[in-house]
Amino acid sequence: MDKTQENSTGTLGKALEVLNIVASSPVPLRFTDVLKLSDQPRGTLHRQISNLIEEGLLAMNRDHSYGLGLRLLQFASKAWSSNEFRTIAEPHLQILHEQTGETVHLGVLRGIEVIYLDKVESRQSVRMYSQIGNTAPVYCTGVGKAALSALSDDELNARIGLIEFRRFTASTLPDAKALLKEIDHIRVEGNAYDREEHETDICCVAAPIYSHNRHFVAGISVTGPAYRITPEILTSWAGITRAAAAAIMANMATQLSPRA
Amino acid sequence: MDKTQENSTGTLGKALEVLNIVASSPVPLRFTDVLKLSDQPRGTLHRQISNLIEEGLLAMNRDHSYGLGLRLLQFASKAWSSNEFRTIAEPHLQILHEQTGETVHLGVLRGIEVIYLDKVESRQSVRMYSQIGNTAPVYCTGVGKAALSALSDDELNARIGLIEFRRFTASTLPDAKALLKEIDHIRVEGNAYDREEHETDICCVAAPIYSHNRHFVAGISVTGPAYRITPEILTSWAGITRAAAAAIMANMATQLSPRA
DNA sequence: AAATTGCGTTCCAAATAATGGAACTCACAG
DNA sequence: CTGTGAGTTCCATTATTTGGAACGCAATTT
Repeated sequence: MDKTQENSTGTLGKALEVLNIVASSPVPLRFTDVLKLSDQPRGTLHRQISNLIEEGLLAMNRDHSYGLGLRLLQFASKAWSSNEFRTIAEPHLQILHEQTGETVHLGVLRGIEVIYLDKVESRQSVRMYSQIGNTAPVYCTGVGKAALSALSDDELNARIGLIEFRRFTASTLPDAKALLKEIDHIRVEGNAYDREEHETDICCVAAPIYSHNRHFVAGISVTGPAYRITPEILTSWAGITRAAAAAIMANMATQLSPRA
Repeated sequence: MDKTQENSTGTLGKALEVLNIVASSPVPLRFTDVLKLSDQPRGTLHRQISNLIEEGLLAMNRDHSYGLGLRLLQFASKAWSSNEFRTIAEPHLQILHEQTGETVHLGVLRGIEVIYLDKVESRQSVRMYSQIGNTAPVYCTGVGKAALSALSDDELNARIGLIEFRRFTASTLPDAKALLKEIDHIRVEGNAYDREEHETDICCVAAPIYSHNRHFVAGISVTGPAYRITPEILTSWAGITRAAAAAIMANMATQLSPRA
């Protein structure tokens, strides 16, 4: 009776934990590898994996290592194409892209991560799945900081408390204090910036998107290479980025949720 | 003790059944709608849904209808980018696209469906998730028929027995007999064709890809609009499509699975 | 060749989590 | 204000999951 906030989703939660272990590993894991990373006994883990494989969520490679199953793609395809928020935002991303000529991202806040829901770019050089569905830390992305700025102070503090700050580049915000200070700025200005805080040579300007009660917060951003996008250019896009966010929120109010 | 091949994945299977009900519906479902489609009592279903929501696999909209959760995107992103087969095939898709100038698809067989794993096209007009992860019936797609042709007769017959033939266009194969006949052709020729059998004005030429033991079968195809791609042009791509499939299989043999 | 080690797999009594009927709440309609 | 329908909560019963131990099989070591 001490296990600090036990998992309340029972069997499902345990299954997903296994899935997560496989998903999080950069290198394919074999049975014993998963066993070491989970804290489940062998028999149990074996049955869990068998079930996941039978359901198509996990796949066993020929060398007995595991990978994520194709059924996940099937679900995700549906999740993406039927997502109301994304559908509403889509034309606005397109417009913002035409206005700037740079890559536009749409991301939503989930815990202390940003999940990228969509992107629009001209040269489709990078493959799409390489971004959509990807997650990034809140504290070093434009979309993430914009989203945080839309939260109530209570929510904000609760989430920031969970962040483990890691330095990605020289300009990554180092701690909660720096992040809170920046969020104050964002709340006043209405825009968040990422100035090479996550990846060197990548900068962006972002604006928050939120529902009336702020249970749902997201962000939109325009991203480009730092050598081409000077701080001045970035600042000059702040207005249209906010405008895109505002337009999306206006559409949400009319098109989403008859009630609530 | 009569329930015809009971689900053996226990709780997980039940959870995924709920997820599937939500995923399969063209229109958002509310609690009672799901209740009617599942055969679970209210209390049980409610808890299952709660768990799925807590895990991020399901999301509740503000009008109490359900949609698939964003965590699925996260998993799918990983599943896609780390998929060995897709990685191996990718450069060959690219080459085939450059040779033909048309859209190239990669799909794998799962049961009696094809799951599209990747595509390459020039005008990135259609959004990517609109294809990748999508499924289509085996019997009316080039990739599907190519994949079937690689199966052993036993496997083939078992799967064809499960198909419910539905007419999509005037040229959709109407029944198992027609499909088996076509597969005989494909086995001889080495190529499958889809001549507007799934969608009007869309045709393609495909070739099968399979592992040594044929436990894994897939296909690659070149697709284009019928008004531009005459049957002669399509036929002229048969060779390079087979060549691409052969190249992928050669790479699989060397790069995949040290053992087995 | 025999013994050992590591890995994946199977089994079953005990522990635990899921079940499902009934009851409760709230919002809206008659 | 009563009735209906939708969503939610509760808890004794029931069914599933658990996890320790043992098995089979290769590859490696003695």
